[in-house]
Amino acid sequence: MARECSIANALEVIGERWTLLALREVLLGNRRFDQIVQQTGASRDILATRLRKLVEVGLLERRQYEMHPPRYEYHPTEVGQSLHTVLLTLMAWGNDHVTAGPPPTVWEHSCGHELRPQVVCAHCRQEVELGDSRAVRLGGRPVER
Amino acid sequence: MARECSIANALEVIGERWTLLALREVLLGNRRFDQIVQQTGASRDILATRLRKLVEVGLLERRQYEMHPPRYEYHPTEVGQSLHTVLLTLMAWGNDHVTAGPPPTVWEHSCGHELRPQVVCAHCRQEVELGDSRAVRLGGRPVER
DNA sequence: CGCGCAGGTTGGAAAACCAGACCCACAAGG
DNA sequence: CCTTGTGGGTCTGGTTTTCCAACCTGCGCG
Repeated sequence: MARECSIANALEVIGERWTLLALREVLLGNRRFDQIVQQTGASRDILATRLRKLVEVGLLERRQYEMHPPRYEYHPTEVGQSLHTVLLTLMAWGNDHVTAGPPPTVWEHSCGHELRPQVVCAHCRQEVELGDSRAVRLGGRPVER
Repeated sequence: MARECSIANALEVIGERWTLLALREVLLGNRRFDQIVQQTGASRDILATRLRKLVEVGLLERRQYEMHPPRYEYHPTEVGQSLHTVLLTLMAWGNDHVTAGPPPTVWEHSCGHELRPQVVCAHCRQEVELGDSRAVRLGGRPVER
């Protein structure tokens, strides 16, 4: 029925409430359950469920860092790390159009400057805007014009 | 309690289920209620609620395109159009890490080539990766090191 | 008149979410 | 030995969302 689409597919994995915020914390280096609970504001049971799912789908790895008593940390896998760009893009949009006042979070790039993320066409390296893009294939089928 | 953060703020606006898919349809040019219902697969009541909220927060505009009988279309505002980059980034991530097989949706850029969206640092124009980025300010406070 | 269509609204059942209490294993302090 | 504290959760009961299907409304059409 619904359109076949990678946005929908992605949301199956990371679209539930709190999932992206949990990932944000892990990518920031907060790897422990209680830290993630605190910084996200999610309730503990929901967070436990989300983390389990993220481990299942391979975005996080649950590592035991202490045997007695058993203690665990969540580490991002490579696929988990690749979500960084999605989070940055979302953050940039939030900074520009939702958050009032200055950006609460600021990143620095290894080039030495403040990181302002920009989405560009990999070919011509121009910034992408809706008006410059055209869908040529949708749900696996060519777009007739 | 929770960390002050534009990702969280953004998700307040577009983080609910079906919201992003509804926006995807509108940005693709499907502006009518029934089309959006069909293509997203959301139930009608939820979609009505989502669209109302999107109009309220200024991402969509509800335009009457016929007086008798009254008929409406949803158009993206400028802010709504600016979400295109977020959706593209999410789509790219889904293509790479979730969707099995070839990308269901393909875009072309005005430069004439297939649009593969990339996130770069606005200053040095290098592709951004987690390892090259460092948070220097979090929740409004400097990161001590 | 009866039908169809766009754009919703309504009601009831199912699923998700929430706060807070509880649990378990162990360590440290008294 | 007994108490307290900590990390990493689970359990409970109640509230809120979401889902599905059916219904409603205004009007054009045959």
